[in-house]
Amino acid sequence: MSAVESGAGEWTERQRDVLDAALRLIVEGRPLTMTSLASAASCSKETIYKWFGDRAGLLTATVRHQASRVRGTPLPEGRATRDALEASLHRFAVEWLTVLGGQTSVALNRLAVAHAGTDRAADLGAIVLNNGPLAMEARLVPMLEAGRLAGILDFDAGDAETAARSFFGLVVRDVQIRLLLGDPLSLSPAEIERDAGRATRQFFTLFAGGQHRSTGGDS
Amino acid sequence: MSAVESGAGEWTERQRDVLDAALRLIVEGRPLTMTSLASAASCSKETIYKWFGDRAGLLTATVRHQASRVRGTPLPEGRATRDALEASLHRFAVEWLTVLGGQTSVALNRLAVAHAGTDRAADLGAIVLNNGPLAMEARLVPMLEAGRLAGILDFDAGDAETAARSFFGLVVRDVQIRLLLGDPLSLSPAEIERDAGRATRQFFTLFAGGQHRSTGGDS
DNA sequence: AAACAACCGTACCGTACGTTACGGTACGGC
DNA sequence: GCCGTACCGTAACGTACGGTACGGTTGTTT
Repeated sequence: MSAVESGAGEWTERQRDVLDAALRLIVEGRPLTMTSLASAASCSKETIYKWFGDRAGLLTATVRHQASRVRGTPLPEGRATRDALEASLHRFAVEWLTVLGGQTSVALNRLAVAHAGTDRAADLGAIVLNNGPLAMEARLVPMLEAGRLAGILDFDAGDAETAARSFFGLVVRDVQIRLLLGDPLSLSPAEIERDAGRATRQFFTLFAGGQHRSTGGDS
Repeated sequence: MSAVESGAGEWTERQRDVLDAALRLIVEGRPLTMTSLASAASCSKETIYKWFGDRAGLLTATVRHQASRVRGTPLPEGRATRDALEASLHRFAVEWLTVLGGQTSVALNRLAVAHAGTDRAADLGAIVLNNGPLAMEARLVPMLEAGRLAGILDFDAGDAETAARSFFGLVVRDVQIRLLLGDPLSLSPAEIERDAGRATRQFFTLFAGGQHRSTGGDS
């Protein structure tokens, strides 16, 4: 409880080293115990407890630490044209699939999913959620809304979130859950490129302006 | 090692009671320890070990036990018409979202995801995978292929799996991962019905025969 | 009735791990 | 030189839990 407690502040370089070591243990599948972390980071357990309080605090700090550097590349906010929007969506999909397929994402999502079922204290699930699907939506919605206002996309006002979630589905499909369940999925850059292209094309088929009725209606 | 060992066989009614008790513990978020299970199921730990070998065996038996009764409703294999196929896909989507949103599915997927990261012995991930996304695909592909042969759907031969996974994405979107991460998503029957309808309509927009070029090509 | 099997309940063992305590070292301030 | 602070390394404590052993009860067979 020196400089930061649980919220926004940053960590010392040395503290960040320890968090990176914890991350490395998680990603490499080795058990993350206080002893193993102390050994891996060449620090003492007492120090870890002093810095992070307890194991839950350590885990949240680790997840936050990783989340703090996954901010995607800022999207170019130029004049919206069909080609520019398509390129942005494509790049977005590539970036997203690349992140999802990475060892770090898989490991952290596993950790968060596991703890979402048991613990009540450490809200790892909420952290990952906010830096995962919800962050993607938050970045996507303004793009789609701009596309709608420019007449490139066609969906009802206020349905940008729905469209964003459909795009998510077209991009991710069953890839993430299969990876989390241990499916040895490959996801080479070439495949990611191809899948991103397919998803983007499908998205424009669904939501391109002026080609068909809105898909947001009820049955 | 009386009647069954680890593979296909069934369990005694009493044994199934124990597995159900284990399932109940998992679903209700209470810790599943051998002692707690013995207490909850009113049986002795020694009996549990005799029946299921060890904890890993118990978990796999539990997951298998649940998986053995989630077989979806058999799809009507009549003459393929556009309306019949749409109705089948719609029903499929409703069923799938209902299962995914259930406490049991969330709890078991969490368990399997957690173990996919650590254990090497118990392949819970593989079991859930085979009874989850892969089972859905296996049921979906013949339907889509029949639709393609009847001229209702349009995708390249052999791309039924790709189409099925796109359908999966349109139906599930980010719902499953958000649920697994603890997002308090509601998923009322009305919402499921609406989402299934939207996904089915979107799928036909993408893959209806003779309306546009195939979307399966490369860039 | 005796023998046996299946099972329950519980005491017990070994170990892994979170957490704490403590001795030892390096360093800046006075 | 001395004190306080920060840290390392490690021993020690308490607990939870997987796994085992054993006595007691019930039901079945001979």
